[in-house]
Amino acid sequence: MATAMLEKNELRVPVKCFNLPLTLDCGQAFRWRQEEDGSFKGAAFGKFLHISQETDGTLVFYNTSDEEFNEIWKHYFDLERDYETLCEDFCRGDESLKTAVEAYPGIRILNQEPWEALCSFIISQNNNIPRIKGIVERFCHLLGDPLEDGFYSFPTAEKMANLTVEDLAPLRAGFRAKYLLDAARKVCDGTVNLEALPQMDIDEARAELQQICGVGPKVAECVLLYSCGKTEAFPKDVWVKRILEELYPDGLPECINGVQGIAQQFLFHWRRNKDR
DNA sequence: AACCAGGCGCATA
DNA sequence: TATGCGCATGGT
Repeated sequence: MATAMLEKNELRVPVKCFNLPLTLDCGQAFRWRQEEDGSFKGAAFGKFLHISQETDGTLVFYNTSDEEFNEIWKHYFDLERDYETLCEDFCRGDESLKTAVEAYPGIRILNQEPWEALCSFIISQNNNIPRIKGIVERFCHLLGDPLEDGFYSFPTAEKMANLTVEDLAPLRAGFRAKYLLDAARKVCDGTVNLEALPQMDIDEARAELQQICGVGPKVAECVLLYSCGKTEAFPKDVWVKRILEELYPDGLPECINGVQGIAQQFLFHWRRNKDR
């Protein structure tokens, strides 16, 4: 981990193996917006963030205290993990993976809030990225608290638990609205314990999440991978299913054991961008 | 067990 | 400008 230096309201953090736009726009988070100058604005854990990346890779956090960086953003951007070694292992172990990693170096798995990831991936089902972003944005605007620059905090489960599908009509989330409400109610009444997920055995965590109506295997895997540190979670969307058929009909390579989810993100992005 | 609802962005006609 | 396609889940 590189050391952070504070200078003129800018916290500069040298990093390796990190591509900011790729990481924020590869279908794992839906609330980051790119500015004209290439920097990004967004919010997580109730905090607004303005961040950019310099050509040498250094991350620049604007108006961010050391404390906030250490408590929130260091883990959010998965900066404790050694992606250099990880990617070397991928490249050595499998030719297809090597192609994907070399085509899109710097993709990282974010550690989002479980509640936000749960809602985001419920919304993502049977849906495309532009529309997911629109629904999530309207959701935060309708029920979140204002932060800065027109960004809002993610709505809490408590605030939603007593709402009706009619209340959520402005989201235009369609049949997914009732799933969001079921999630909110089960989180509030303790049926589903999100805080316990990271420490749970993965199969136990899968079962915990799938108690929610509208959460099947795909949505559960996404929540576990993108917010609970379960790098072995392996969401299979249409693109990943194609990859499995085309490249790995006899099973996944050994070099990704335990970190299949991270490998999946490289393969997903590579396959999705291949035919165009 | 196969098939459709649900909404909307997108590719193709 | 119109038309059909895709999508994760639950319900029929």
